[in-house]
Amino acid sequence: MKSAKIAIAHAEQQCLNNGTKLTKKRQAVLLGLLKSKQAMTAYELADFCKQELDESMPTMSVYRILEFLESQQLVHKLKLANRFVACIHITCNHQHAVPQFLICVNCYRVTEISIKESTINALRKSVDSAGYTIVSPQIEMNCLCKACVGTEGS
Amino acid sequence: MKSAKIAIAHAEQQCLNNGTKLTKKRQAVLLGLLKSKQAMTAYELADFCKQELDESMPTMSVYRILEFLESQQLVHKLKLANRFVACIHITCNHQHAVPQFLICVNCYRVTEISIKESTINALRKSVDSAGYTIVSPQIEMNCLCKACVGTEGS
DNA sequence: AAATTTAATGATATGTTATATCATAACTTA
DNA sequence: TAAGTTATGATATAACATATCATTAAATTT
Repeated sequence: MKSAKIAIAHAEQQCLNNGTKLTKKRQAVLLGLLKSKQAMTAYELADFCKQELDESMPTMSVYRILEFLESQQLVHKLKLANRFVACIHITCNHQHAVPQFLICVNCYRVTEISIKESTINALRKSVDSAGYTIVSPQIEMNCLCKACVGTEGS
Repeated sequence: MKSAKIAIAHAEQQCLNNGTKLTKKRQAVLLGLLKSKQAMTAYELADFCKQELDESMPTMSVYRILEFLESQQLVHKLKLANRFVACIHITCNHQHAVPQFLICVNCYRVTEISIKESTINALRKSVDSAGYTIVSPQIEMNCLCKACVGTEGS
């Protein structure tokens, strides 16, 4: 996985720019997400670090580290699935748009796309007129991916 | 709460139409949701039934009953909040549009609105072009309600 | 370099949400 | 009323998440 290494390097630099550090443990958790094709739970990430990387990794640390990685915009939490994914824009430098996450309810494969300005504006407008204020604009939708759309019983 | 009684009567009829029954226990859970201004957890609903209605109500039953009520389109599960709300369209007879839920992250007040056709079509289109298929089209957004927007620390 | 401070991680306990499973009760239909 | 079906009870446990205090490591100051 060369691309994971590149992503980690970018992430490291991004942390330095923010005055924070991407420690070895934090790298390990991020690597788990980068290597996975699916969104992962904190417990799965702890297992990954313990088994594949032979590191001690209490679940509590994973949660802490995920929180840190989110604060650095390196990771997204998917509340619909109680799972986490690496941000696809890790290696970009531009500002992130409002993300829309398509989550396969069967296999937890996730695709992150950017919502069109006009769509997010329409959503914002309806939220405003209902008297609410959006926090963390991020849309998550339960879907089926191509591979799972026929196979729903698995 | 007269309106709750009316809603229950509608729900009862709707079940009959579907060949199912709104039992006393199921009514109790639905009533809990109808009387609450906020989305509720299954455990809170169990407490409501036990305390306010003086019924035995194991949590397991609440989960089963909520599943039933969802199948009858009387209740929505909010995955973003792990909570449940009564459908605002209980007393309507028309077909429901795609709902958008505005969930106050502070107090769990929920407003259910209908998404504009054009907006949901735009979302569908972006999902399609990413190779996914929407299941249960329902948009949930974390927001702050009017009352909580200043008070975020509570 | 030693002392002090701050940041990061470890360890343990517990809280919260949800499911699995088997037993029992109630209602339906023959 | 017996058999079958539907609904509920009871218990255990799984899955996800947070609180708290202790310890270690790194950075900063002297």
